[in-house]
Amino acid sequence: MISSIAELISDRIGTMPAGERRAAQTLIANYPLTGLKTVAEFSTAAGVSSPTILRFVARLGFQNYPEFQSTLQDELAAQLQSPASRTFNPPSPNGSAVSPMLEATLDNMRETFRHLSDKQLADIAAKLADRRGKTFLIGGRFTDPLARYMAAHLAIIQPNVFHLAGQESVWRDRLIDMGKRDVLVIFDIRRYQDSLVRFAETAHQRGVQLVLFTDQWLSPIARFARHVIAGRTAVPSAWDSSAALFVVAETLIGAVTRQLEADGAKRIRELESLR
Amino acid sequence: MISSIAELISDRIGTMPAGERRAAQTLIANYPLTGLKTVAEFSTAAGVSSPTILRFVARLGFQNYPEFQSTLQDELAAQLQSPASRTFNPPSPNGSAVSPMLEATLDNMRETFRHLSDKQLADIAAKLADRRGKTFLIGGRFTDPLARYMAAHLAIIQPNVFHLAGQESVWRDRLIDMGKRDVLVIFDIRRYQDSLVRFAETAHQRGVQLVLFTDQWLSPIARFARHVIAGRTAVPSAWDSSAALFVVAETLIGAVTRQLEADGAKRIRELESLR
DNA sequence: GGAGCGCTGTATCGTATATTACGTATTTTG
DNA sequence: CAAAATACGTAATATACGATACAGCGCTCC
Repeated sequence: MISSIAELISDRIGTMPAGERRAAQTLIANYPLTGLKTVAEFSTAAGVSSPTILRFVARLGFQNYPEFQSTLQDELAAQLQSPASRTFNPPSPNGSAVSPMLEATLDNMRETFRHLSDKQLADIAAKLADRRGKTFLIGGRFTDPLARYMAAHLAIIQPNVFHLAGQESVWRDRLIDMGKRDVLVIFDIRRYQDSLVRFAETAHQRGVQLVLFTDQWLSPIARFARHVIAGRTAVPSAWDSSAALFVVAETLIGAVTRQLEADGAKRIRELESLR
Repeated sequence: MISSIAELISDRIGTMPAGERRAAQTLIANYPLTGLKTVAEFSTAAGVSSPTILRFVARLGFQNYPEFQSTLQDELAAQLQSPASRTFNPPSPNGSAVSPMLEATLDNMRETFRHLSDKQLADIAAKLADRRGKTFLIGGRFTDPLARYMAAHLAIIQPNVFHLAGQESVWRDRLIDMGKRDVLVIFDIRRYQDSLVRFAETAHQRGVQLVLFTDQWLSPIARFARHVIAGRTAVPSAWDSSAALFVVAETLIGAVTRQLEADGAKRIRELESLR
């Protein structure tokens, strides 16, 4: 059963020609506001002409544009009156395949954060924000993108942030640069990579502080790590999910940024003037 | 400080004549929907004449009715984009600083998937699993790790998956290899990168099918894209969050894998024997 | 490679909408 | 109680909005 225009659109979006599909996508992207504007505004927002918009609403089964708009308004009215209905996802009618995936992921995140105290995060953030040493980041086969993501942000708000990429021999050579004041952030989930474990161990012996992102079964690197973040990874898929770790990473990025702002770092002020 | 029209009204409602007061009360009663309708509808709803409505909005300080309406729409847009603010957060038990970040992220995911039908995801998955063409992936400054993450998985279950890295000139040269049967997956969130837009446009002209991961404000690439995934990115942080897009990516990876399993691809069987 | 079809944009038209002018009713004040 | 000022609605007008006809273009299918 189709109850909202949004559903109606996503139901038929596959059968639409290119122009109308653009209209559909722009409407969905910030639903339902674009639909409440005039045809002209809608059309420029979607990058198509006004007749295309009208053909689009006609395809959805409306006689004219005003009828389409008032339907949207009725929907909006119903939403605004019952806040609860919004929070609650209507259980997907067709027993979909994506819903369990999403639910599992959300559960993973809640679980992950439940076992993660503010103090832990604050400690790690403080360590990462402490600019007396360098920060290195590295990840495994599937998690290296997370290391990159974190490095991309941290490198902006502070100097001396390095992502270790390429072949093992390349980053092994970087060990020379690492010492007691430095931090090494490692991402390692099953199946744990020997090369990473060896690398972590050597770094640990040199006095480098290790921050480990791993799964709930804990990479062997946990033995050497100063801080361990254990994320839930189980989802109904052939692959493990790194989403929980990703969110922790984002949270840390935010915390470090705030920390540096609080420290009044000149770099941050300069950064803000650029934004 | 007066931030919303509702406040503005309740501030001045005392000084209004009877007719305009009725207009004000009608608007407040089911705010802000009545204000989005036409002057005529507004007037009948309030039981007054249209000029009274116009005098009412003029008294609020607006030059004309459309200006009043667009202000209301902007307000509504701000509300709808941050579901967290509406839903009345249960005060987190430990009054933590990470909680708002997590809550916002969870909201973003629910909201993102709410606008994403199974059908859409299935279509994209089918396209990605269709092995008659090649798959290219690329991302922007902060989102390229997502492209890498997806590429790392897809490249295992099927051949001809390429992540485009390095300098712009490098991937521009790869355009030669791209044609009608190929798919280009692009990640682009604010601030949208010109280089990516140009690249997408050229690829589109060559007949390449574009799958775009973007934010709710839609990258300009949406004009050329066959499929658009609009993820919510707003979090209480100095940075935008890509977590919702990350989860969509993982969901897609899972869907493609399942699809290929269903197709009985030899590669998958071999893969499973290796696991 | 050619013919047909479908999609899209430009230009135009009719109409509904916001706006303004004006007259009447109602309240207020001396 | 009278007179003036304010408020409100009716009616006319101009604007801008939605709708439509038509032509050009690309695409698909013989």
